Amino acid sequence: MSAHDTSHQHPHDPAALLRDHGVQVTAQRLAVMRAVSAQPHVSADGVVEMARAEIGAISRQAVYDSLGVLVDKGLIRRIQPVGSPARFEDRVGDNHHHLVCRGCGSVVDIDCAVGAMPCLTAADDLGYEIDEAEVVYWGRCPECRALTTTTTTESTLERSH
Amino acid sequence: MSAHDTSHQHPHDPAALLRDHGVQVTAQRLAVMRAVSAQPHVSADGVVEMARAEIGAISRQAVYDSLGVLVDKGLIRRIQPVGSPARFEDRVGDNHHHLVCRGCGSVVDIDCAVGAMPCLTAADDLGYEIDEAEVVYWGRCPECRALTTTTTTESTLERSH
DNA sequence: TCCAGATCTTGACTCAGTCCAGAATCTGAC
DNA sequence: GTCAGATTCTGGACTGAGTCAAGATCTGGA
Repeated sequence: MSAHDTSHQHPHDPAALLRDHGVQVTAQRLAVMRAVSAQPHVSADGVVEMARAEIGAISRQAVYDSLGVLVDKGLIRRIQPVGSPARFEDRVGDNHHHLVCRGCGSVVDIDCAVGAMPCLTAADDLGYEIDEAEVVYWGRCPECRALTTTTTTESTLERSH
Repeated sequence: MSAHDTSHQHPHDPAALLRDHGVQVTAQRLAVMRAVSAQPHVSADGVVEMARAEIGAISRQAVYDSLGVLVDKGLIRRIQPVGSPARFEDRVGDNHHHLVCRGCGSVVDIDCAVGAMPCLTAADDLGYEIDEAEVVYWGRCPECRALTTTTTTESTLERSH
């Protein structure tokens, strides 16, 4: 699944990956895995659409169930930036972060400088046992920046008439 | 609202605060502000309950509308850890972070070492204009740690019989 | 080939929000 | 103090994104 993970005998064989993790191999689960690999940060609804396009009928419940099992086994990762439905990606194990566009909602990966969790130290852990520092960068992508700058410029021009 | 903000003539008068921000003063909005001040990281539903206990009838829509206006004006802050409904707090302006318990869902504030946004620099900004690095620490609170350690120990003892 | 247990299908349901028409309230001008 | 207009509130309907559950179907070990 992950390009970094070469410990499995058949790292590129999804069925073998499932068996190695004690998960039954079904057509639905394989279709879900292919959908997540094809489109990083895909939503559950997106997985449904892609799986249906590929294998015909598949229930939403099977997609949700498959995603759940794959996440539980660490084969895929579930993220959920604020204001977004859950999203799934097959890049696992490197604790990378995400950068989300406030305009169009696009999500891109950002390497973690540390790599291991938790990659940041809280000023005061208040007795908590911290196991993860989730970082999400927010901003605007190049396309949305260009759009905003252009419309802002036009708007400013209009006002200055 | 915020203990750090002393620029307003009546920093402790919610009605004055609203007027200073060009927001109409209504009984519903004042009740919402008091609820958020009384219980940091309160959910919208929690605000509804507290406001109803205090001023009697108030619609859910009015609570949602009031929260929205207060967030827009920067008078309160909206956060939403994964798996949680939106939560609101009146501590604004210092870019503090949050620490969430995976067990009970409790949320506590963590000071930001930097203070200003964005407080972290992405390894590669990919042409994005980044304006915030949202950090959420995840772990288990002292109570949940004690509970898990105890049950784990008991469970281990049972197995070793 | 059989069959127990796992998984899928289908539709109902829940939660946490949003939408909207009409009623009520707030505010500032007079 | 009054009142018109703008804003906000009420109450209920609706939505998106998930979860629940009974019965049907499929997987994989024997």
